Amino acid sequence: MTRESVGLVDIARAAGVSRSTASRALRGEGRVSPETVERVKRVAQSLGYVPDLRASALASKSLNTVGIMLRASERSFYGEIAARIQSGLERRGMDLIIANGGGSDTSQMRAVNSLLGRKVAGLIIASGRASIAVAQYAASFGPVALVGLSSPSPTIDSIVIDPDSERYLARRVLAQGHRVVAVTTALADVSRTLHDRAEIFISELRAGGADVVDIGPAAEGGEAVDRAVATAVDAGATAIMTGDDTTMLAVLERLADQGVAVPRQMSVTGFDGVGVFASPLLGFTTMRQPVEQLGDTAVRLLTSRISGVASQARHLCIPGQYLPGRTLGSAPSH
Amino acid sequence: MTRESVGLVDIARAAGVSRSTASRALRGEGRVSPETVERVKRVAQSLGYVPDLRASALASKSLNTVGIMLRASERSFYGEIAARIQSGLERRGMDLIIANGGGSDTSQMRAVNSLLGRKVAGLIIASGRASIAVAQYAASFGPVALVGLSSPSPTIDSIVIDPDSERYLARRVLAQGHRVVAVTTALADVSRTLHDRAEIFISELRAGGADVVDIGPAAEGGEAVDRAVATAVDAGATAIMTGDDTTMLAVLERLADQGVAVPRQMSVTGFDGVGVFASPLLGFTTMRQPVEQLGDTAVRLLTSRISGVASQARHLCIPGQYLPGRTLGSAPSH
DNA sequence: CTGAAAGCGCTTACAG
DNA sequence: CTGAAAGCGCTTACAG
Repeated sequence: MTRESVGLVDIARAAGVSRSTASRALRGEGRVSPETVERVKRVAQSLGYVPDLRASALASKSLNTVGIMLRASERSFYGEIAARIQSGLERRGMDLIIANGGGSDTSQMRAVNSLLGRKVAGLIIASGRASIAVAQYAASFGPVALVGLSSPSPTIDSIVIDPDSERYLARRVLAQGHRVVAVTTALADVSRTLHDRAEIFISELRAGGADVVDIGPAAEGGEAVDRAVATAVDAGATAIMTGDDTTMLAVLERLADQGVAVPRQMSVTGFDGVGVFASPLLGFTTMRQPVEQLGDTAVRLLTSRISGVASQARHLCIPGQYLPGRTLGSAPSH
Repeated sequence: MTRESVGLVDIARAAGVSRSTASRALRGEGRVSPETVERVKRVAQSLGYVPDLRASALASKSLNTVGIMLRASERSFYGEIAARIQSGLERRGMDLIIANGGGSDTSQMRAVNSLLGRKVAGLIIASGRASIAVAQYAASFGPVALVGLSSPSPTIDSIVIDPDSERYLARRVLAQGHRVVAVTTALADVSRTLHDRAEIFISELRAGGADVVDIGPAAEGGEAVDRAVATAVDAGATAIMTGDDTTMLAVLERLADQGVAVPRQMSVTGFDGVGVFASPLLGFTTMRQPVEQLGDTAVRLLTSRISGVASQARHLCIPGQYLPGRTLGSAPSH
């Protein structure tokens, strides 16, 4: 920051040693006499020395900070993942740099480049909206792990919730007797995660004999939600499956505005089950993503690859947890 | 990352110019012939050159990245603030480094030092738990701005929600006829923000003629919540005022477990009103913090100070927005 | 308009 | 155990 920063030279001079010795003493590295170490550390302490991490990383070619590109830190799903990853890295003595990628390809490229420019040892991408192009670009520079997004490539590690979770949720809807089910969808270019999720819902629902109504990309919010809900109602759907909890809430609000009773007249399901959305009091029917394990696994995948224990790309998945809630009920009998 | 990184030398050689010229061409700085600029940029592009930001910052002594220490990125209040600050800085061409500080003093010091080590131009602290010591330590290195935490010092800028918001909320409770009100509190050492908030609630409630019951630090969750709720019930309170929405939700869940009807038997209020908690469908009675303005103002305060337009410290506050909800009702008439 | 040289704040062989 | 020197990848006066 602005104040005349005290550098290694200053503490070396004050301790009466060379910069080399000061450096070694501070890092407890190489053989330095105990007295010298003690003295140097004391001086550094009293002078309020804060080593320049950029310079030391540059000089040591160290590889101990990783970057994460987040879809949006204000979403609890991503915020939670970031927090988990941060503590996992901390335990391994590594640093984390976070960048919000936003929704568009260009803003994500900017974020990735900012991370790459800091010469991170590896990159974690946590964004359902990340495009294949962005992931592969990043991967051309080094280790990359995708979380919450299945890997588009045989060279990029990924960790996602088990697709059986989506199937299970769809079957719960079927089990309640719903035969006309609306599903929010998404273009693969916009959100591959939401797109794939909807596909699974749809095929499972159809396999169970239900009619499926594609009600479009409600995740954009605003009018998209209004349209989606209107389409579902018009089509005579008795249940709406959304791709994430935020969208579910928007749909529920819209239904309430229209005086549609949930779940008596319309059932609604969400996805993610993180933070508030997991509250049994609120009673949302959703699928809880295993955020803790997703974060931990992402760290494990990435660090193992950074330390050169490379191998073929691993594409892991972890089961979610069904939260029954009260927004899914039996289909109205007419 | 691991692959042999292409550096400025490489692109200089490939373009047939010196590193100086390559550097200037890439940054569009200094007078370089248009043809050279064009050629250098093309080469850089085709070689996938990503400049080392650490090296360039080191060499240019540039001051364009700021750090933010967050309480916890998984909380939507902080996640939202971080996102807002990031976009505000982006607009000014500045970078942001985020570090989660956690709840303890030592972990916050570690986070602050990691930020300081990256030689940020300034620091934003967004944590109700930040201690005066941490803030002042940071301030001894350069510009610091506090968000959501009133400044403990005449030299540190801060931006918080207007304390009138707390008073207003307390008056809404009084207006519903509550005469025995429970308030969750916090030790000033643990969370100055929650402590101060409780103080305001209490003095306003007392001024309005209510009996106040201190039910302790429910923000710690778990058993603390159980104890707090039990204390409130035992004392015959008809309303519980909590310091943040997460705590409010925990209290509501506990009340539901015990079969206490809200708001018929017990009213409950929250604070923050961010994300899901602001949903009218869920109907929480809370005070919405002006997160957007808090974030924008923090950026403004910090950048103005970084650019040397120093002055006396500014302690600003912005009004919140009352969200009526349905968890506050009139006091039971007995 | 362009290049050689010094320097940003560190670390790390290499000699003593 | 300790120091002088080279170097990490850039930028920026200073000369041409």
